[in-house]
Amino acid sequence: MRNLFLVVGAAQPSPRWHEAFPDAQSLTQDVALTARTQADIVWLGTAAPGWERLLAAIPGVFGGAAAVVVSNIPNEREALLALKSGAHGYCNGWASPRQLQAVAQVVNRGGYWIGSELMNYLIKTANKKLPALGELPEELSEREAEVAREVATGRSNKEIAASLGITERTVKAHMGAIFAKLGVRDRLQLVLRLRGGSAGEA
Amino acid sequence: MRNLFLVVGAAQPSPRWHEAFPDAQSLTQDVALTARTQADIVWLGTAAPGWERLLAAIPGVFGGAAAVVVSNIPNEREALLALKSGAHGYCNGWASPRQLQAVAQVVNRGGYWIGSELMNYLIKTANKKLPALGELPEELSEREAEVAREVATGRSNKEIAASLGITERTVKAHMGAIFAKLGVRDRLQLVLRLRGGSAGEA
DNA sequence: CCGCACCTTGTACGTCAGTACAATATTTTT
DNA sequence: AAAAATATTGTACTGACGTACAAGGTGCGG
Repeated sequence: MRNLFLVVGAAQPSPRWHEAFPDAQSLTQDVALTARTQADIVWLGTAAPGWERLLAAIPGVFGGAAAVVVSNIPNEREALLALKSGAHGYCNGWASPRQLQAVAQVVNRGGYWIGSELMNYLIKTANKKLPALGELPEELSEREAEVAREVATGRSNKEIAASLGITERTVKAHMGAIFAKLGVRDRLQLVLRLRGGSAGEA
Repeated sequence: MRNLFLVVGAAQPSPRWHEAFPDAQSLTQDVALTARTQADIVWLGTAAPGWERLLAAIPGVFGGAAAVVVSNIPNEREALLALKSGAHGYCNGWASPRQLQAVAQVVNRGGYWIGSELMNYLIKTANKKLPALGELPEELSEREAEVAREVATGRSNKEIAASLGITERTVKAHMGAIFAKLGVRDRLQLVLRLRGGSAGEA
C-alpha cells in the first residue's frame, strides 16, 4: 500500500504520520503532478486554503487513489466539505500511528473513516436534532486536565493561575505539555479540540 | 477475527457469507446469549422484524464487537436505521465473498462501510441544514461573519488575512468590531460564544 | 448632498501567549 | 534502586494579539 502525503503550503504531515508510514512519501503538489507519482492513498492536510479543490482533482491525477483528509482541528464543517469533495477518510493528523494505519487500511479497502460523532451528526441531521459535547482525552494528566477545563471556559493564564493557586508560569508549563500531547498549537485550537465534537480522537 | 452471524427468524446468512468466512459461526439469539459467545464482528440480517432493537443491544452483550447489518434489499431508510442503532456497516448480504471480507476488515478496524450513494445522501442532507457556524449573530456584517467563521476553525490573523486576501491589519479591524458587537474580550471567548460555550454571556 | 455603515490599511504600543533554555521535588513505574 | 512521569517555578525572548490613534474608499437612504 503506497501512501503519499500531498504537501500544500503549511500542511505538513505530523511526526506521527511519518512514524505510521515510514516508507511513505510526502511531496509537494508540483512534484507529485509532474512526476506522475503513483499512490494508493493520498493524504491531504487542511492547513492550506483551497485544499478541497485540490482534493476534488485527486481522482483524476492519481487514478483510483483513495483520499484521506487530515486536519489538526477537526470540525464538522470541514469534515463535510472533505467528504463532499470525495474523501473517504477524515481524521486528526495527530492521531496515533496505530490509528493512522487503521485509517489507511479502512480506506484502502473501500471503507469510510469518520469519527463516530460525525457519523451520529450525519444520522441525526438526516432525521433531525443535534447534541454532542466531549470529555477530556485521558492522555492528559490530572493537573493538565484541570488547566484544560479552565481554558475551555475562556479564562486567561493569569486567571487560571489565580484559580488553581499556582504561578502563571506553571500554567504555561501545563499548557505547553497539553499542546504537545494533543498536537495543537495554541489555546484556541485546544478549545476547539475539546469542544469541537467530531472526528478521529488521538 | 471472529465473525458471528446472529440468526433471528428468517434472517439467515447467505451462502456467500459462509464462503467468505468458513470459520465463522451462525447462531440463534438464544444460543449466542446463553453461551456468551465472543465475537469481533456481529452480522445481523434485516429479514426479521425488531432487528434494530437487537442491534442496539449488541454492544452490551458482545462487548466491543462491531456490528454489520445485512440486507437483501438495501434501502435508504433501513440503512439510516441501522447506522442510527449503532451499526458500522450496512451491506448487501449477497455481495461477493471478497467484498464481504473487505467489509469485515473495514469494520474491524473501526471504519464505516456504507454505499457511496448513501454517503452522498447523508452529505447532502447535512449540508442543507448546516448552520452550526453558519448561523452567526446577524448583528455581524457579512465580512465580519466571514472572519468569525475563519477564526472559529482555529486560524490565526495571518492565516485569515491570506485566506481572505486582505491585510492582517484589516483582519484585526474586523476582529475588534466583532468583539465590541458581541461583548467578548478575545478570540477564544468569541469561539466559545459562537459554539454555544460558556463565555461572557451578556 | 450628507450622514451612516461598511471595508480597507497604516503606525505604534502594551499585553499576552508560547517557548527555549533551565532547575527542584514528589510520585509512580520498572 | 534507577528511571520515568508529574508538578512546580524561574528568566528571557519572540511573536501574536488587541487597541488607540488615525485615514481613504464605497454604497445607500434621507
